Order: sequence, then structure tokens, then C-alpha cells
Amino acid sequence: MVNKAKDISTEQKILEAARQVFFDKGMDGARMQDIADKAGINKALLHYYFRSKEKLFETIFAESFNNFFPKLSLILESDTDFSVKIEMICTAYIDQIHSMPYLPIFILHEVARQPESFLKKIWSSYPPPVKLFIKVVETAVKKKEIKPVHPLQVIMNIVSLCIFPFAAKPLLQQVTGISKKQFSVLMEERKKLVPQMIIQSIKK
Amino acid sequence: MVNKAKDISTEQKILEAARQVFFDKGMDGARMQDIADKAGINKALLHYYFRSKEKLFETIFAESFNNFFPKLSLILESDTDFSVKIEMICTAYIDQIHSMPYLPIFILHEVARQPESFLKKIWSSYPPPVKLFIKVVETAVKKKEIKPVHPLQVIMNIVSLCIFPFAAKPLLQQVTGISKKQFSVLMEERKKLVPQMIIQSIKK
DNA sequence: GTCTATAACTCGATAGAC
DNA sequence: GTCTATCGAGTTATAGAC
Repeated sequence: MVNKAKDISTEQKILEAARQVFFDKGMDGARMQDIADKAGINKALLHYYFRSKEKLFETIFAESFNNFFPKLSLILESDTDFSVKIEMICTAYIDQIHSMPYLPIFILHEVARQPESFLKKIWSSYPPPVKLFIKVVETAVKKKEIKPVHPLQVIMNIVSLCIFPFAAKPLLQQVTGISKKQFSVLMEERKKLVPQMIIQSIKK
Repeated sequence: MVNKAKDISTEQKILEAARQVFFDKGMDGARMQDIADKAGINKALLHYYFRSKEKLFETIFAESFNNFFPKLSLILESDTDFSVKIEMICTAYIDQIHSMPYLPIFILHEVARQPESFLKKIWSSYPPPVKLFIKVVETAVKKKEIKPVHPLQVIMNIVSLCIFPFAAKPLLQQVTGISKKQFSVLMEERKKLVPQMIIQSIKK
């Protein structure tokens, strides 16, 4: 398979191919041969650009980790009501993951398998803004805008409701037989449903 | 490592070891040598009991698939209020997964990777009671016990809120630094929180 | 930068003794 | 049933020509 756009660099072709194969098979199941085929080059060239499979994986994993936390900081720091922030976060998450539905399983599977030291290194470059998120919830509680709640429960609720359906998509499709299209419709609906649920569960 | 209880059969030792290794590493990352070591036997004996790695995996995957759907049918068929059913399902799910926290990632990762034909075969023996679940929600809607809602959205909400936190546990612990114990406390709380959220979101 | 050829190694599987 | 020893396929990585 040769890339039509001649201006796409070999490195970019490799990264795109690696993304597809790693997302699909995971680190252990991915084959350098498959990545080379998909990029339209041969194995040796992979090693020329990225020294080893591990280095290539690290590159994909790091950028994915970053993508897993959509522009949360910007939203959290914005000067908007708490409920508006919730709505924006849900929409950002659902849109983000909808465009790369294999991301959640990949991240969850690999995070559970990598040594702590490796993870520490990765997100020293891509820090998820959890502290900030917790602070935003705590502030809303103090200002009596919402009920006193454990911030982590709220965060878990939001992320669960937005992301899990994508992680469970293959299972859901197998079990219910719904089409790709029907699934997309459900996910679009959730951009309204999920914030409603969250707000309702913590409003005074 | 030799098993102390002499009455535990070799087959059981293999299955327990295989469960651990497959849950931890996935099919592709698992090594027959690791399973043999953990079971206190050698590789050849694995092949004597289960012809191949694939057969052994199939055994573990099938029983896991079954465990992923806790005794839903019994609860769904029970003669109780809709809201009580929701509560029972959440408790059943959280308790079930709490006792095997690696199950969700394993199932989600592997389901996405197995061919459709294989999955069809598996759950012809372990059918998840989705049809029944949908019917229960639809009945509650018709009886005007709850708002008109898309049953799949309700099901997704329940499963997301109960299961995702376990799938995200390694990530959550890395990112927030909470202990195993603190995590358990949060999950216990959720047995009350989640049903409340679900009921509130669909009550008339 | 890109290719072919191959070295070095890992791992599932089997043969065959006890 | 259980073991040791080994084969052979498949995979990452490198050497070296162009």
C-alpha cells in the first residue's frame, strides 16, 4: 500500500500504521511486519526510524495517554458555571473517543501491564489534570453550588459514563446486534444524557 | 511452588494458574512457561491436560465471560420492584468484580480481538441475558413506573458505573495515588450511590 | 533512506523415558 | 501422569549492498 500524498513523510506513515496495529492488537499482539506492511515499507526501515519495537510502542503509548485526557485543563480553568463545565467535559470526552474508539481498551490494557516507573516517566510529560478536577469539585461544594460529595466519585461517574460504552462497544455489538450507526446515535444522545445525570445527582 | 492441599487436582492447579497469568498478561502476553511455573508443574504437562495454549485460553475465557454477567437472570426474573432490581444488580456487579478486579480489562481486551465466530460459539454456552434486561426496562416504561427511556442507555449506565472504575483502577491509582484500601471504600460506597443515580435519572 | 538476507532468540509443541 | 530434552516456526533486530 503506497501513500498517495507524497508529502507525507515516512515517519508519519510509520506512526499512523503503528497506531492502528498497536490499538488493534496491543503491544504483545502487534507484529513489526504488520506495521511495516501497513506503512508500505519494510521491517528494516522501522528500526532505522525507531530503534526498537519498544521505542515505537512508547511513542504511540505516550501520545495516546495524552489523547485519553481531552483538553480538560482548558475546560476546568475556563470561567464558566460548574454545570456548564460538566457538559463541556462530557462532550469533549465523547467526541474525542468517538474519533478513536479503540483508545480506551488500549490505554486500560496497557496501563495495567506497564511497570510503575515507565508510567511515571510517560505522564511527567503528559500529566492528567486530576488535582485541578478535584479542586473544581471541592470549590463547587464549598460555594454550596452542589451537595457535599466525594470528588473522586463524581470524576469516576463522568469518566465511566462517557468512556465505558466505547470500551464495551465490541461486546455490546456482539450481544445486542446493534449496528455501527445505531451505536453512534446512542453516543450522540449521551452528550445530553450524561451531563443531566451527573448534575441531577449532585445538585442541592 | 507446590500446592499444600494434596487433594487439589493438577487440572485445578493449572486452571488457577492460567487464570492468573491470562488475566494479568492477556492471551498474547501470557507464556505457557509462566503458567507451568505458577502451577508447580512443567510445560509438557500443560499440553497433556489441555492440548494447546489456545484450548487453555478458550477454557479460561469462557468461564470468565460467564463471570462477567453475574447472576443477572435470577435478579431480573425475581418478583421485585424495578428499583429493587436495579439495586440488586449494582450490588451483584460490584461484589462480583471486586473479587476479580482484573476481569473487566481481560474481557474487554479479548472480546475486541477474537473473531466473531469464536465469540458466537462461547456465549452459545454462556448467553448474557440482554434480551431479558431490555424487556424488564420496557415493561417498567409501559407500566409508567419510569420515564420513557432507551433501554440500552439504562443498561449502559448501570454497567458503566459499576464496572468502569475497576477497569480504570490501575490508572486511577497511578494518577491519584490512592491506596488499595481507599479504592475498596469508594467501591463499597458505590453500591448505594450508583442505584440512587440510576433511579433518579429515570423516575417519573 | 531504503532494501534483501540472515543472525539470534523465544516460545509452543512433541518425542520418548520413567 | 509426569518428567527432560529438543525441534521447528515465528519474531525482533542487524549487517551490508545500493
